[in-house]
Amino acid sequence: MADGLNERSQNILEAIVEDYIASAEPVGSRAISRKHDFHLSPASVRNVMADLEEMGLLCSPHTSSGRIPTEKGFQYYIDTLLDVRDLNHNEKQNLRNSYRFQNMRMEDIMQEVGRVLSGLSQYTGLVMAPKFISTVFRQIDFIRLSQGQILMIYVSETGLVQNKVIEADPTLTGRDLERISNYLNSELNGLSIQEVRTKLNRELKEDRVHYDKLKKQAFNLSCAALQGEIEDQLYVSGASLMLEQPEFSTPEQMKRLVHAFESKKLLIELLDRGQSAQGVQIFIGSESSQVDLDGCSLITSNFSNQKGAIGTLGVIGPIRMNYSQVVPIVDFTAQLVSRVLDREIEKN
Amino acid sequence: MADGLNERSQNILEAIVEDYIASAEPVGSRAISRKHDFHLSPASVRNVMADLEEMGLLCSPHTSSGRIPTEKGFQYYIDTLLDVRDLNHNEKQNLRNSYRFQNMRMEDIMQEVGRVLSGLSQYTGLVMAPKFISTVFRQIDFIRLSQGQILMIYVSETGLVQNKVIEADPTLTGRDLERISNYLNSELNGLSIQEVRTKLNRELKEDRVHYDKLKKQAFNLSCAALQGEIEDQLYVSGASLMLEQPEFSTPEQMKRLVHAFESKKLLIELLDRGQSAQGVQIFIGSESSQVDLDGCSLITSNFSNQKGAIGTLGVIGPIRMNYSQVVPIVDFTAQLVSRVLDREIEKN
DNA sequence: GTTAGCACTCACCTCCGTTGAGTGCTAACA
DNA sequence: TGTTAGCACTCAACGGAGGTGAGTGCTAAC
Repeated sequence: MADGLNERSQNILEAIVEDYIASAEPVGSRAISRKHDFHLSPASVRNVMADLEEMGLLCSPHTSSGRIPTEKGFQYYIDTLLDVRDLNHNEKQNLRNSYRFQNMRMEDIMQEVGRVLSGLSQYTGLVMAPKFISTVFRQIDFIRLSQGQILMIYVSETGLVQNKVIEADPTLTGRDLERISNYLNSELNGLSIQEVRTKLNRELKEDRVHYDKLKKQAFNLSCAALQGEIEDQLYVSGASLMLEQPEFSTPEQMKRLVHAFESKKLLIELLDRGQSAQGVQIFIGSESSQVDLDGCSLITSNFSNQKGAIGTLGVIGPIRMNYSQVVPIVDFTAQLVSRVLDREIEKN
Repeated sequence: MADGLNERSQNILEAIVEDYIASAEPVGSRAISRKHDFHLSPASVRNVMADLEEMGLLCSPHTSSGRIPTEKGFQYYIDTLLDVRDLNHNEKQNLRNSYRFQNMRMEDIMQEVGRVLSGLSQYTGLVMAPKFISTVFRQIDFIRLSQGQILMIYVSETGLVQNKVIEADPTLTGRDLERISNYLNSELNGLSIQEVRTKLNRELKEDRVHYDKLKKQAFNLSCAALQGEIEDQLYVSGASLMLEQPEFSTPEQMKRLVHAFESKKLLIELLDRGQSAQGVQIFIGSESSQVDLDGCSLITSNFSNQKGAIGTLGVIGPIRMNYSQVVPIVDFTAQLVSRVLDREIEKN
């Protein structure tokens, strides 16, 4: 057997992990020997358990209690034992029907996805909207707010609206701004923000730009507007469901969790880690290296439209999470959202 | 004495409420007699306490414990005993300096206000952005997303950006949309949404509109865009601070609170109640009639710019809240935010 | 290699006595 | 008549003692 675990040990480990996932209680040898038909006595199971403990896959909270899987145990379970079956046609259809995407703004779509993810999993749903930098330019607008303050409104190909206040030449008139945005809209349409930035930098270096007042103003303004980073948008749904989990039942744990969910930066950082990967990713417990998220696991998947705007969605739950149930949900939802983002363009 | 309370009773009630606010523990007669120089023995204080209990202003959790104020007791304290002193120049300046409003989008301003309110009060800050319906029209934009789906972007006088996806005649071209928004922008600029709606209804009734294709399309589109309600935006800051309060220290209380903060509808409903009032308002405990917010008090004030866009901000805390500290903060912050909203226009 | 038997451990529960803060009542006092 | 000292009483909170039961490790027999 690979990994030095024979089949019996694997079966027993799997049984323990799954019992623990279901009950959140330490699992005893007697329970394993009875509920699963390995035809082994509790004593034999105990021998195997002792081996698994030796290897760091199990531990017991105290001498006379059953075993619970360690993080390493969960990791092994996920890497080796977990079989994630695909959803069948019916399940996919049900999942599809759970979502209501008609006539929704990007924000609403994100929120709806979080709501459904959390509702189905009974854990907490996370959705990070496509990053500004990964979006494709569709339209930009400038509105004078006050002396020297201009409100920039940016719309991406997928309908993501972002705005920002920038300081600018106070002598610019509304008419100027209109001409500038018309110019930029024709120049930048269809380019990714990455490409936009490259273009801006290139053009600004060229001398002739400095002789064309309109271009010069346009590029200065769009630099201020499009160069800086725009804060990521994160939607957290069903945080209170996490508080129902027995591992977070003490006031201290609850405070810790609520704090983690409140300061979205931690979560965004965590979700960012998986942005380059494809398919479903699982982060276990201390891997997150966020003290406040100790004891949590994260199942994420990226979604993206054909033009490359990338967002991330996922579910955060206790390490003792029902992976085999949640992974397919996250996976299929990501595919669904990707298609939803694309459909809005395709139909154009 | 008014209300059937003589001065001594009032003094003792005030002392009890303030001790309880500071300690969150039942207050005993001995403590009152010692800490405050009423020159009364504990026994005399007990007599007064018994009277106050009789009147429903105090109660004791059990026979042999001190007294805590009832909701009615707090109400009396707030109505009659609480003296809210204005902030002095220094304090105002400090508060002003706590806020960073430069180059901020409306969302950022709201978030910043929540952050500071919660930071200063050590309770939870609430900010509800000006309601769509109370804003003044500045600009509208239409962007085709897909066959028959149009993204509407609305900007108010104060720079509040709201967007919405609407279904519309699929034959409309980008050129049409541009002409429509130009037309609407010149027609509606400076009108409140209320006025816009009245105007739309009036014009749609007139026959001649139906012979002008542009106008007809424009009004149809803006009806879809501006008639429906747009969801209120509520910002909740420092929810985890509430979990530090001893009255919410049990897991059940925490779950309840987190749930209340998560489903923002309850809070919005609550904040809406004070929208017509002026100055600081205080809602105590069960007045909220929200089970999930049992045990909470809310201090709110509206802010508005000169054109009438009204939002609400406030602090939610335990009933045992430090009213004399928080009320002036909420009050002055509301004034500050009102001025910030206006300045953005004045400088135009 | 497997299993029955057995002594042992330890979290959890319940019972119970102690402690101390605080009360209500009564009688004495100014 | 209002104030106060004294006193018996109440009750939450704390902590220790004993019982229970699920589960373990070890050993010896199969």
